[in-house]
Amino acid sequence: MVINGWQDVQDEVLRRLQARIWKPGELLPNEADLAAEFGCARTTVNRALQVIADEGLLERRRRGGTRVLVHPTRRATFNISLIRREIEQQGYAYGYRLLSQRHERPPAALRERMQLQPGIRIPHLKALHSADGEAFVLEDRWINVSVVPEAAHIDFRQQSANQWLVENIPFCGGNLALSATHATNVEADLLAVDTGTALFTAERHTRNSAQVTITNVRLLYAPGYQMQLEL
Amino acid sequence: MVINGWQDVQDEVLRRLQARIWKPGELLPNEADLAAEFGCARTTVNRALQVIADEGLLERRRRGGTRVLVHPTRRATFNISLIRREIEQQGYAYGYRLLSQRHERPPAALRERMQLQPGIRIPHLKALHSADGEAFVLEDRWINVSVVPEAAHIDFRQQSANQWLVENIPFCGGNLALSATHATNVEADLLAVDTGTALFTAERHTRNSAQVTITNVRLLYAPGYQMQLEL
DNA sequence: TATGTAATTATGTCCATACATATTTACACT
DNA sequence: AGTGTAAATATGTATGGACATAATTACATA
Repeated sequence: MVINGWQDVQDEVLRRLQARIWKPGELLPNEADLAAEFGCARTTVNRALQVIADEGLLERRRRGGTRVLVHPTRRATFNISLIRREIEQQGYAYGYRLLSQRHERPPAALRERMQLQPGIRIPHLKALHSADGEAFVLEDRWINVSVVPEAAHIDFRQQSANQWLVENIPFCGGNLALSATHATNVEADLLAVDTGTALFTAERHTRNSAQVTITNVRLLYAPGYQMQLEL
Repeated sequence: MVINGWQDVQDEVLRRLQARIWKPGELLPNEADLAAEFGCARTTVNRALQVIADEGLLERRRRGGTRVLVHPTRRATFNISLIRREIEQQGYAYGYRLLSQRHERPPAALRERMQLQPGIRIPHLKALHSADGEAFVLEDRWINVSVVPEAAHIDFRQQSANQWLVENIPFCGGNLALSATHATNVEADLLAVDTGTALFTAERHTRNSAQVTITNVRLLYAPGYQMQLEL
């Protein structure tokens, strides 16, 4: 067992966790002891353990030591890319059509998350993204014009809001809710499917650092779509 | 601008990215220069930049320097927990019922991913998880008995396969495919919904380190279920 | 017994330095 | 022009030492 870098330490620790040498709920030896055993510096052990803890397998607390988690809550990650890229990466021709662009009153719940005055009208867009001419995803988006004033005057016929926002709004947090919904008459028509068809649906809130919702988008994917996550 | 730890460096770099002081596609100053500017050690800058690069905002290459990514592909993370915990965390009473447990021939595609001989029979389970007595999710699982021989003789009436596997099989990689499907007659009956109802569906492959599929599970969630991801 | 304080301990992180490694650039040679 | 080799350069990472910080434990005091 020759340890060269922190990756080797990581591998060895993972091996011991797999082999149940350190069992769920148990405490690991402290970093100094492990460093002595592995013949490396404590910082090297520290790095390895921190990474493993980030992965969600260990719990580390000052003075409390490092403990093997009983329920290793695995984390799946999904890479969010532009719809355009997603389509083009699969080798299809990307198509985009703006269906409507109006200033409207947002639903109360959304208005609240955007911290807007009652009665205010904000940009509300509907658009269709297609792959090789086939409807791919229907986009229904609201944009908080008080956070992104420029958006009020942009013509989204040429450039999709999706792309414009990614390129012009600095990254920030948010959340994504996935579900299955039935296509309404209108939606079914636009996606060229039967009314009531099961549609994979993603609703995304994007917030700025002050936790104000910048944009809210609901994406209805055409049947057959699968979202792939790695874990 | 006083820099104290690597988090401060991270914050300052993020600020500059937000403020477009370093624009997409551009090269950042090298670590040594930044360290000099911030009045800290290069290792501190290194740590901050590595974290940001991990987040997917920067691209770092040896000798090539650190570049601002043009399409910052944001990453959404989903914490996978036991179904039992997911239900109990929402304050419901967890219920579990094994519907069937048989040894059957897996579909060809699955047999291949499990690297099994043709004709072999492996455990195939169906079970229903419920929340406060209401059907919550329908589980349909295959277990690769050549990787997990113990599984052949376990009685999954008491302990769900979900829980048994988590507790007995060391963590590993895999993937998760999310989609929307229509409930078949049988599924609709078990979930107490109408045939054809849109169901949020998760299909998960769990692999060991040798990339052999250990278990494959298809989860059909009752209507109304939403999967929440943070980004 | 209850409570406040100090000692202890394990992790968190900084620093300066050194060397490793990947990549590009420069340059000499053909 | 093409090719191979050496120099330069930015990141990757190990090290030992130091101090910070959180949390537990032990102990003294009321």
